[in-house]
Amino acid sequence: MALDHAILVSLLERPGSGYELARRFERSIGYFWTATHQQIYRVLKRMEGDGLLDVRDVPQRGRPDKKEYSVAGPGRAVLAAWLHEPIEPESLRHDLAVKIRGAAFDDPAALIHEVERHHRVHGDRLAHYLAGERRDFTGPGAPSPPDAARELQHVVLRGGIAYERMTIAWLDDVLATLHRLGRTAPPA
Amino acid sequence: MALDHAILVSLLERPGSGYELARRFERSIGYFWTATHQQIYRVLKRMEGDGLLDVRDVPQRGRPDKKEYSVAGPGRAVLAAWLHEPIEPESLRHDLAVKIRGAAFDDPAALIHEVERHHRVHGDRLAHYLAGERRDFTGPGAPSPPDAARELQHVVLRGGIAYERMTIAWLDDVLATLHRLGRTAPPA
DNA sequence: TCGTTCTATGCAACTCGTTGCATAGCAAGA
DNA sequence: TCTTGCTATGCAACGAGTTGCATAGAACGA
Repeated sequence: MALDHAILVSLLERPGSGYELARRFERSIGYFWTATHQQIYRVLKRMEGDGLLDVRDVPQRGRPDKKEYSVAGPGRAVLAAWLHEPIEPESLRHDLAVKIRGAAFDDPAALIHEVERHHRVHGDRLAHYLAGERRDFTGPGAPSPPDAARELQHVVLRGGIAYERMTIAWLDDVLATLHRLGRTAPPA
Repeated sequence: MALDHAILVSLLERPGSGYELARRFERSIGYFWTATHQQIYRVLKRMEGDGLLDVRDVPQRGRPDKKEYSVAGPGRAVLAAWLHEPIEPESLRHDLAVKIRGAAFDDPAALIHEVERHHRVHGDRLAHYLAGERRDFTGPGAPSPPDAARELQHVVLRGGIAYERMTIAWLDDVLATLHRLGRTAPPA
């Protein structure tokens, strides 16, 4: 149930509604954790029922009212307890790697367009991360000295940047390999 | 249902029992896809029922009999169809990144031991991958010229190696950040 | 001989995550 | 006015994945 913890962290960084959380999971938090709005609404409701979160109705002008959630004392305690527990080092779920190995039993060259598409997506993500880094951390408008929360957000973002750079370099390697196989071993 | 496809690829590379597949998912295939034996047995049964796999009972000496699965014609067709479909670029699920951002609301320095532990695990994985690469691809006993399947296995392994190297470098960055925060901003 | 470990397969229950659908207010433009 | 799109919340059903447990033959060492 790390989604619970990701929500607690996000709400500690800034209280917000389910809808706002869902959008954060498409952006900053979503760089390393994904969730759909249905999942978020369900978990928010459960956590509120368990007393981990406070809610308050916020009327809005020009748009529907929202429920703004914030972390209650017990929620903070739950997060602190989790922070002191060891967790399993992450393991990957990489569909594309399955496809690449599977391509040996089909036409390797047919994968080139798919890999190029992934290459573009990761290039876009990298550009997006770098823009965010300039805006929030290294650009002229970024506050200094930054506090612990910002420093930690920055080091996580640097991880995302390193991940995208590594992935792009690897996809170049994959493309070179597929091209080489296409030349030397045409498909049956 | 990419587990289905991962199983098809693994069985095309080499037929095997559910038990053997489960061990492969702790090793080579498991570098980029994980599955428990329960999941595997269940999926094997379903795929066999759907005619995607063939089974054959193999009596063994000194150990229990096993059921050896191999890919049937329709299974190959299902895999080929999947290979020609586009898939979503992968997204991460990185608990440790959640913890790192969460540490801002607790004691950042308390995370150091956990991060060091992950650092060691990734160092071990890297060493393991490099040993496998020497054994199967770059060492003196490795066959040359390699076929397409081996080339593709190798490029996926290089991806795993690049991932571990990137992760280790990032964890160094994280540790430096946590140490810095521990010095300049002692916990409340 | 007795407990442990490894091979080998499986059920049942549960939780997590996804997909499809539904509602509703308001804004903006055709 | 009518459609489209954005904000905002939610249900129901399904599928994927985890956890705990159970069985059983054989090897191996204490």
